[in-house]
Amino acid sequence: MSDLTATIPTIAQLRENSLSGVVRHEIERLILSGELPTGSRVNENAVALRLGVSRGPVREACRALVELGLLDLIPNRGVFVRRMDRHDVEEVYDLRAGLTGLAGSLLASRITDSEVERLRGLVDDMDNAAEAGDFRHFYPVNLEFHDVILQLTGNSRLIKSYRSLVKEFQLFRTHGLVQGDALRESNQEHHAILDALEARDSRIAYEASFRHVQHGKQRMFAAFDKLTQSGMTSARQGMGHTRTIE
Amino acid sequence: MSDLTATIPTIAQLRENSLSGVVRHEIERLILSGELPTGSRVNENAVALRLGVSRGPVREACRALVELGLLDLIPNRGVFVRRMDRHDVEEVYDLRAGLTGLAGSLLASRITDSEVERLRGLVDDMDNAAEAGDFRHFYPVNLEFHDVILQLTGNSRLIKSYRSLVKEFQLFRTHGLVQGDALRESNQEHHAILDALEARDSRIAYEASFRHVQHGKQRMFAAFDKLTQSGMTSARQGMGHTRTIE
DNA sequence: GTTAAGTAAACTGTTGACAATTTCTTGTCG
DNA sequence: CGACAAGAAATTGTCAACAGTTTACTTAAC
Repeated sequence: MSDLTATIPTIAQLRENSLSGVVRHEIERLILSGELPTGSRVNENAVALRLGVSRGPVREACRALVELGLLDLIPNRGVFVRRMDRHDVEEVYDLRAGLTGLAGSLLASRITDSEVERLRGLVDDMDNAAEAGDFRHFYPVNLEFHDVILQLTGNSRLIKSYRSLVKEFQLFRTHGLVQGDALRESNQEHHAILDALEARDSRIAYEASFRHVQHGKQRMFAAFDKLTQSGMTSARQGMGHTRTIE
Repeated sequence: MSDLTATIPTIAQLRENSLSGVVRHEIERLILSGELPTGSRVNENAVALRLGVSRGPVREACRALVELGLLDLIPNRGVFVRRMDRHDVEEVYDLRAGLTGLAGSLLASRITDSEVERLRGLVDDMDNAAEAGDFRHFYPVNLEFHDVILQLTGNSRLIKSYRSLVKEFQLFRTHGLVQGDALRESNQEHHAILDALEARDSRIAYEASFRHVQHGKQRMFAAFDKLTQSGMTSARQGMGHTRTIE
C-alpha cells in the first residue's frame, strides 16, 4: 500500500512531534478525507498496523481527537467517527457565526490600512470569480478571506476554536452548494464586512460577519432540503454532493 | 443487548468509569485546585503511582488535557501545566465575551416566559446579595445565572467551548476581585441582559452580554494592576488572591 | 426456517518492560 | 572558583503481552 510512502515524509516533516503526533494527523486526514466514513469504528489494531506502530500511540492520538470532537468514544467498544445530524450542523453554523462575528468585531478596532487593502484585493478577486461563475477559483479565495480576518485578530484561542469547528463541519460531507446567485450573494456580504472593517465599526463588523455565516447556513440547508426532497431519500447525511458558499 | 438506549445517556459516566477517564478527571482537579502549580511538569510516573495505575492511562489522559488546553506538550520533555500571561488572559476574556454574547443572542429568540422568570429570580437574589455586600452568596448565583443562559441555548458545542474557557481561566489564579461597587455594577449588567432577553431582542442581548464580560475584564485588570503596583512585585502570575466579579 | 445457547474470534483496556532522550551529578581541568 | 565533559539517574517514548469485554459464528433445538 501507499502507507509507508505516505508516512515517511510526514515523519520527516513532524520530526519534533512524537509518533503519537504523526498518528494523530494521519487519523485526522483519514477522517476528513472520508477514507474513514462517518459512523465507522476506528480499529486500533488496523491503524497501528497500517502506520507501522503499536497501539499505544494510536490510542493517545484517538483520545486527543475525541477531545477535539472528531471521534466519539464508547467504553469497551471503541472510537467512532462522529456522526453529524442536522441539529449538529446547525450548532456548528451558529457557533461559527458567533466566532466569525467576534473576529470581525475584534479586528475592526485594530485593522491597519494595508490590511484593509489586502482584504480588498481578495474581495475584488472574488468579484471577478463570481461574475465568471468560477467556483473553483472563488472557493479558495473565500477561505483565505475568512482565514486572514481570523489571523489578524491575533487571538490564538479564537483561531483554534474556529479551525476545530471547520474540521468538524467537514464531517458533514455536504461541501459547498453553488446554485442561483450564491457566489454573488456571498461576495456582497464580504463587501459589507470589508466596509465595516474599513470604517472601524466593531458593531457593524460583527453583524455583517454574523449574518454572512447565517446566510451561508440558510443557503446550505435550502440546497440540502431541495436535494433530499427530490428523490434522494437515502437518509444518510452527507450523501449529497452539494456545494455551499460562505 | 436490550439496553443500548439505556447506556447512551450515561456515556459520560461510563467514560469516567474507565481508568483513563478517572485519571483525566483527577489530573484536571489537581491542576484547577492548584496542587499542580502553573508551569510545573506533570510527572507520568508520579501520577501513575499516586493513582495506582500504570502510565498508559496517564498518558492518554494527558493527551486529552493537552487538546483541552490545560497542558502544554513538549516532546521528550513532558507535559506542563499551561502558563497564562496577561495576553492569554485577555484572549480568554475576549473569546468568553463573544461566546457569552452569542449565548444571549441565541437565547433571546427562543426563551420562554417561565425561563425569564427563573433568571429574574437569580438576578433578584444577586440584587439582595449585592446590597448586603455578600460576595459568598453572590458568586455561585452569578455562575448559575450564566450557566443557565448557556444551557438554555441548547447548543452543546457552545456549552463545551465556554466551559473549557472557564477552566482555562482558572489557571490564572486571580479569582474574582471585590472592590468598590463591583457587585452592584455587575448585577446592573445582569439586569440589562435579562431585559434584552425578556424583550426577545437578540442584538441587544448580544451587546449587553458582550459588554458584561468586557467590563468584567476591565474590573479584573484594574484590580490586578492596582495590586501589582502597590508592593506585590512577585511577578508570578496568579499570586494575588484577588476576586473578580462578572 | 428461525431462534437461542454456547463457543470462538476480535477487540479494547491495562500493564510492565525496554529503548531513547533528557536532566542531574560528579569529577576534572583551566 | 567556574566551566565543562563524562557518566549516572530520571523521565519520556514505544512496544508486546495479558486480561476482560464485546462481537461473530456455529450448532442445536423447536
